[in-house]
Amino acid sequence: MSDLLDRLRGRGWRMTAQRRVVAEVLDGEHVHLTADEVLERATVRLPEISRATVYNTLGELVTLGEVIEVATDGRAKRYDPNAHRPHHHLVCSGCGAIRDVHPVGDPLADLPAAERFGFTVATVEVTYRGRCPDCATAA
Amino acid sequence: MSDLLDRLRGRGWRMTAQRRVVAEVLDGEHVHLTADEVLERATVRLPEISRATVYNTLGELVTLGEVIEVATDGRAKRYDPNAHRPHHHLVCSGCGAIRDVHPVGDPLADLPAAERFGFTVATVEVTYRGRCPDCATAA
DNA sequence: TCCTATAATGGACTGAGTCTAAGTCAATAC
DNA sequence: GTATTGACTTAGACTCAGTCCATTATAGGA
Repeated sequence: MSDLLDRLRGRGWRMTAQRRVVAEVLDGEHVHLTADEVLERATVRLPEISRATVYNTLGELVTLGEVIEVATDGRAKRYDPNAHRPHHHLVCSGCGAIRDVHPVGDPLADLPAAERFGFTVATVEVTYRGRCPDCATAA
Repeated sequence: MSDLLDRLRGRGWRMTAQRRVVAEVLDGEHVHLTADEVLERATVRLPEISRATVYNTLGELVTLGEVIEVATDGRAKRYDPNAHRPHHHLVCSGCGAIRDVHPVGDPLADLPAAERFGFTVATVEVTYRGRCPDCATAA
């Protein structure tokens, strides 16, 4: 369960109470939290933690590749701790809920060289949009 | 060139100077402008146009399906007037530039029913990320 | 234990976008 | 052509997510 903390320590991360709490919050619940939700949960364990620290720590985790940032169109970014299993996202346009999905096929291979405009293409994100069962009926 | 205006009129759009200018700005340059860039260009033709009107009008054009909103991760949304030819986007992680691309294959078909979690899936967005020639060398 | 670079704090600040209340005007009816 | 009216526009205040910065605290090595 503290695989994440071990990995971070192994990379020379200076381990502070704040960083530990943020990492634990992400590692503990495998859902997609916003920065504010992370702050909220972190505050329960460490009441004096500041918003800036949460943002800094999330940013570092993203840079280290331990966490993926998921931008959901207007709403706040969400942070996905499941960075080590490649996947894409299914987003509810009603409530913003996110599920991890694993489509077959490789969209990177589907982009012909002629369509790359000289870019060095590094990643693809596939976002499926629709309505979750709750929002579909509520519509 | 005023196909767009005709279509809008045909749908019962009340044609005001502001809406015409916004529609013309989008229709005129087939690039992906931010709301502020649209405002800037619209202001040249109609100095008293307000920010709120630009946002309202862009929102209506999106609702009508004449324009696509492209969220680019932290930066301001961009508006893509090329809504009638299905396509995806290639985004430069350096400068935010966007190109339209047309990958082969249909990612909607690549999402197995078992991975849909009861969602009614409506659309897929594929976003390729990389560095444009300028930003690749500048890095 | 001490030292110092690294991290945390909190509050001000920014940028993008939304909201609101009052004023304006396009399109229809007469 | 004029009156009417509900849709549209305006300016500016407001919100929300996120960043910045000067100051203070502390982890981890010497």
